[in-house]
Amino acid sequence: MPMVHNIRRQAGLAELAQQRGLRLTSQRRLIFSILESAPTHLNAKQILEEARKQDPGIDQVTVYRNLSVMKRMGVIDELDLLHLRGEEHYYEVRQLREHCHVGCLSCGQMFEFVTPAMKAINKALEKECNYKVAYARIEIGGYCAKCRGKEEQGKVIQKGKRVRSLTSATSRI
Amino acid sequence: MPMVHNIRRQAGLAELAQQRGLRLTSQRRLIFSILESAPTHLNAKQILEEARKQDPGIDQVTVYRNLSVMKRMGVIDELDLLHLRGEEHYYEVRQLREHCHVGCLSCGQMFEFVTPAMKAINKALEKECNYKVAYARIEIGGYCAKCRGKEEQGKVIQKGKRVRSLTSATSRI
DNA sequence: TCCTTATTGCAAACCGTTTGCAATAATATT
DNA sequence: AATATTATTGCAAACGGTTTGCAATAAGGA
Repeated sequence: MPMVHNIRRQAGLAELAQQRGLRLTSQRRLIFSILESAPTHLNAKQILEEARKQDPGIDQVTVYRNLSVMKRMGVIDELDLLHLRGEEHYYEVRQLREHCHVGCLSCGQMFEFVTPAMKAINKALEKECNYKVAYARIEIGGYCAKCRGKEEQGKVIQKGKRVRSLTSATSRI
Repeated sequence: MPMVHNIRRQAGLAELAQQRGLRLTSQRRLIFSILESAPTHLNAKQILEEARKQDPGIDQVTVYRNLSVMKRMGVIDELDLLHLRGEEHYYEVRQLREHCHVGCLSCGQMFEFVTPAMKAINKALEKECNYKVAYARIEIGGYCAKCRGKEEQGKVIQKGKRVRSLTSATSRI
């Protein structure tokens, strides 16, 4: 996972920080740069792990606090990914283009999807309810083509799912 | 909060239960009927509280386990409500009509919104990605007309938000 | 360079949720 | 209707992600 710095975005972080009296610590920069260059959405633990490669002394609480700050600054977004992977939260740098997060309930694979219909929802809401949309979170669960192919007759069971009894509170979704 | 039984839905629960070798215990019925007649989305704690009014001996673990079972049966849906209220999960009986959950980032008020654009997203996804949508969760954060009116010059701060320092990990969103 | 205070790291707490297990009770079987 | 089977319950304890208190540190303005 190469740590490529995105100049424009880093600058944005600095400006925003200054505006609000926030300080640009090495830890804050590091955490942001990890999120920026991450190929997938990461959770706090993963971010910590990655951060420790460059700053072994960094603490998880610093990660949590910075995620919280950036979230409030609107620099990053927090996702649940339909709890397909677990109960933790996942993070991504806020994208210019609104997108949905789609996950396969069978294999757990997630991907992003862009469609104009997303904006249509916001428009409708603003028009019909006089509501000013700040952000929309769309998470969709379904079955990808590959998994539907495999599903010959049996029920599709989520990969890696631990099923002891139907009452066990173990599995997700 | 009157416990009105919805015959059709209860029957549905019974059928579904039987199909899957699940048993219709008094606790399971009770929890379902609470969700059915709830005026808002409830979290596990609230459901337990409500359930104890009719069955003081019921345990929270029973609530959790049943929510998990019903979730897997597709009888109820689990929501995060954008974490506007907290990190817990909220539940609702699965609706026939797909709807979005919209919340005001200022006053925290939540409401449901129905628009054909929602189905358009699913259609696009099925067509463009050969994906079979099982369910979509749309959660939107924004500012209601009332709060936008109040926002004369200052920043809108979420009601009840505890803010000590900008770094405090206390506030939501 | 000094001062103010935002931020950090550590340890411990917190809270929603899950698990192990023996007792109980809902269904299927006889 | 009686019995056998096993899903479900309640209790107590654990779990895991996240948050808090606090003293030490360091960023950014004066």
